[in-house]
Amino acid sequence: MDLSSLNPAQSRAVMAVEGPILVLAGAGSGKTRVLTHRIASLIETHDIFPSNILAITFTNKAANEMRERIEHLIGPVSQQMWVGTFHAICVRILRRDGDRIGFGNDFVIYDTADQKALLKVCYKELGIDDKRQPLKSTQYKISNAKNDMLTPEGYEKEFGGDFTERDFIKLYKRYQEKIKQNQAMDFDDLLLNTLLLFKEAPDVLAGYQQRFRYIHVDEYQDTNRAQYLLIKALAGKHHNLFVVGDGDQSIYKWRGADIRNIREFELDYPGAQLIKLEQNYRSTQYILDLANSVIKQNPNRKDKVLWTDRGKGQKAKYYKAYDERDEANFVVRQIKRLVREEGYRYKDFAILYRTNAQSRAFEDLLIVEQVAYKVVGGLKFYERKEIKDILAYLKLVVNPQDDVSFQRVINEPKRSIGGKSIEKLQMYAQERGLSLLEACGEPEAMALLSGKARQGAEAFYQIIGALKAKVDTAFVSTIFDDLMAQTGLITLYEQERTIEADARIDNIYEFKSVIDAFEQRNEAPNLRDFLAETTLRSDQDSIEDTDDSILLMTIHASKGLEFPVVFLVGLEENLFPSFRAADDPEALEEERRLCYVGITRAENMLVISHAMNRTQYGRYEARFPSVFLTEMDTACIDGIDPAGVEMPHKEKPKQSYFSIGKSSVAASKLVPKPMKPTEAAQTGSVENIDFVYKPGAKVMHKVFGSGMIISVNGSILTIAFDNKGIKKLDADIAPLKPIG
DNA sequence: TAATGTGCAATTTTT
DNA sequence: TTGCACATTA
Repeated sequence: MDLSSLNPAQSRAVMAVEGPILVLAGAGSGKTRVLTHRIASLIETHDIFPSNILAITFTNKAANEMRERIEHLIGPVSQQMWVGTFHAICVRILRRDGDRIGFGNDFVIYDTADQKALLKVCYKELGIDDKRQPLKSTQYKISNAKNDMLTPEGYEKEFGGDFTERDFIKLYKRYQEKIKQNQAMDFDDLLLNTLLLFKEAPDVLAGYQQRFRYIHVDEYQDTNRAQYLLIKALAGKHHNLFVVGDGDQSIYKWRGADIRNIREFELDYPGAQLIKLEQNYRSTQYILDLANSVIKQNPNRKDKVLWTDRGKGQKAKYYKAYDERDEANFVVRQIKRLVREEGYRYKDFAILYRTNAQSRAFEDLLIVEQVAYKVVGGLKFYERKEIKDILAYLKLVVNPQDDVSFQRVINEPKRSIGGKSIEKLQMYAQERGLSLLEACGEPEAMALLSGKARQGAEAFYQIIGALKAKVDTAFVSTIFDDLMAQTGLITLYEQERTIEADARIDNIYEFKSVIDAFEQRNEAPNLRDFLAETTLRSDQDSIEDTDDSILLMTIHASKGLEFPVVFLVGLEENLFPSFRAADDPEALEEERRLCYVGITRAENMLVISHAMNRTQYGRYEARFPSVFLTEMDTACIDGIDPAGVEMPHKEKPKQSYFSIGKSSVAASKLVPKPMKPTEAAQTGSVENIDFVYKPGAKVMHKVFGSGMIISVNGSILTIAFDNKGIKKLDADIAPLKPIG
C-alpha cells in the first residue's frame, strides 16, 4: 500500500487498524481519501477479507464514489464489501432476515409523500381534525419517535399520561398498523425495524457482528440516535469502528442528527484513538481564516484550525446590494467578467443561499442574460407527479397490498373513480381483510360500483394483473413500456399540448433512461430492487459537472462539494441566520456551522453579499446585515466597511416596517434604520424614505390602480381610486407605491 | 366527477 | 409572491 501521497495525520489514520478510531476531518482535509486508503490497506496489507468490511455513508453519491475509489485502488475484489447508505444497508439486511420479525421481503418503501397520504387516511378514519393536530407535525413527531427507537407502544408508555398526546398516539398507532398492512416501510422504519430485528433475533445480529469485523462510518456527526444504535450494535463484538466526521459541519439537527454522537465518541468507546485532520487541500488561507473566524464563535466545539500550504490567495469580496435584484445583478456581472477576463468556465461557479426561494432573482436574470445554469433541489425529479404516478403503478405491481399507491393511481388517468367509489371499495376490503387492489378482483365488490367506475376499476385491475404476471421474467424496461401502452399516460399528456405536459413527457422519457441505466448496471435487475434504489435516491446523487452551467443551490445541498468560485449570498438577519434561530442559541450555532460549510466550499475565491431590501412573501422589506458578517475577520475581506455593517438594535422590531416602494437613496448609503411609515409621515424627515403618505399624494395600488390619498389616520389611509372608488387601506400591508 | 375559486402559510430535506 | 389544501360550482 502506497501511503506516500498522504500527510502524517492521514497516514496515522490509515494505519490505525484495530479498535475504535475517531477521525475529526475538517472541511476539505481529504477524509474520503483517508477512508478509501484505509479500507484498501485493510485488504491489501492486513489481509482482511473484503466481505468483513462495512462502509456506511449518508448519500448514494458518497457510497458510489467510495466504492469506485476503492476499486480503483485494489480492483474488483472490493465488490465483496458492503458499501452503502444507512438506509440501503438496512434494506439489504431486512430483505435477508426481516422474516424473523414478520416482514416479507417484497416490502416497498414509502417516501414522505406516501407517508403523508397514508397519514391522511388515518386522520380520516380516526376523525381527527388536522387543524388541531397538524399533519406536518404528526409526520415530524413520528419520525422523531422512530429515530429515538420509540414504537407506538413505547411512546404510549412514556407519554401516554399526557392527554395532549392522545390524538398523536392514536395516529401513530394507526399509521404503524396500516403501513405494516400495506407491506411498506418508511425511511425511518428501515432503521427502526433493523434495530428491532437485532433485538428480537440476537443470532441474526451475531451473524452480522461476526461478518462486519471492520466498520466505517462517514459523516458521523450527522447520525441520529437510531443510526448510532445500529452502529453500536454492529460494532458490539469486534469494536473495530472507524468513524469520520466534523462537528463543525453538523447541519442536520432538525433531521434528528445528534451532535453528541461525535462529541462523546470517546466516552462511548473507551480507548478510542483521536486523529485530527487539519490540513486543508481545497481552499486558500484567506478563505480558511475567514471560515475559522466565524466557526470559533461557537462554544463547546472541539478546537480545530484549518490551514493550507496553498498560499494566502485572495481576500473574499464583499458586496452590499440595494435589493435582491441588485444582488443578482452584481453576481451575474462578476461571473461574466471572470469568464471573460480570467478564463473561468461557468461550471466553476456556485451561488449558495439559505432558502430555495432565493434562487428566483438569480434565475430571472440568468434567463435574460442567457447564461446556462442549473438549480439543485427544489422539486425533485422523483417527486414530480408523473414520476410518482409511474412509481406507484410499479409498486403496486410488486406489492398488491399497497393501498397508498392504489389510491394514488386508481384514477390516474381518469377512470371516473372518485371519493365515493373508493369509499365503497374500502368498506368492502376492510370487512374481508383485503387490499383495495384485491377488492377490484372480486365481482361482488365491483357490483357495488356504478357503471363507469366499475369499468374503470376492472380495467385497472387487468392492467396491474397483466404486469404482475410478467414481473419475474420480463425486464423492468419491458414492464415500463407495457405500463405506458396500457395506461396511455404518455399519449394523454401528448394530447394536452401544453408546456407543462411536454415537460412531463420529457421527464417520463428521462425516467425510462434511469431504468435502462439500472439494467445495465445490474447483473440480475429486478423491479423490486429498482424501486428501492429509486426511492432511496436523492437529487444530490445526480449532480453532474458535465455541462458548463452555473450551479445554484442551498448551502445544505452544497455540503461535500467544492467550487473554484463561491458566491455566498443573502447574509441577512432573519434569512441567514434564519428567523427561526432568533431566540434559540443552539439553532444559531447550527446556522453558524452552515455558514462555515458555505465558506469552506470555495477553492480560490469567495464572494459574500447581502441586500438592504428584499422582497419576501410579496412584501418589500428593509433588511439588516447578518450577525455572521460582524463575526468575520475583516482582514480576510476586501471591500467590507465594518462601520457599514450596522447591527440590529437589541429590541429590534419583529418585522420590518418598510412597505413603501423603492427609495431613491443610493445603494451605498448606510443600512436603513427601521421606521414605521406612519412615523415617517409624522416626522417627514427620514432620508431613506423619499415618499411620505399625506393627503393629496398620488399612489399606485397593485389591484386598484392609481388614486389619491384623501386622509391619513395612523397607518390607515383613505384613498380615492380613479376607477375603484374610495377605500381604506393599511399602509403597512397594502401593496402601495407612490407615483409622481 | 371534474373544474374552478379562495384562504392561508411560508427554512434547510443526506434517506 | 407562490403553492397548497379545501370548498364550491358546473
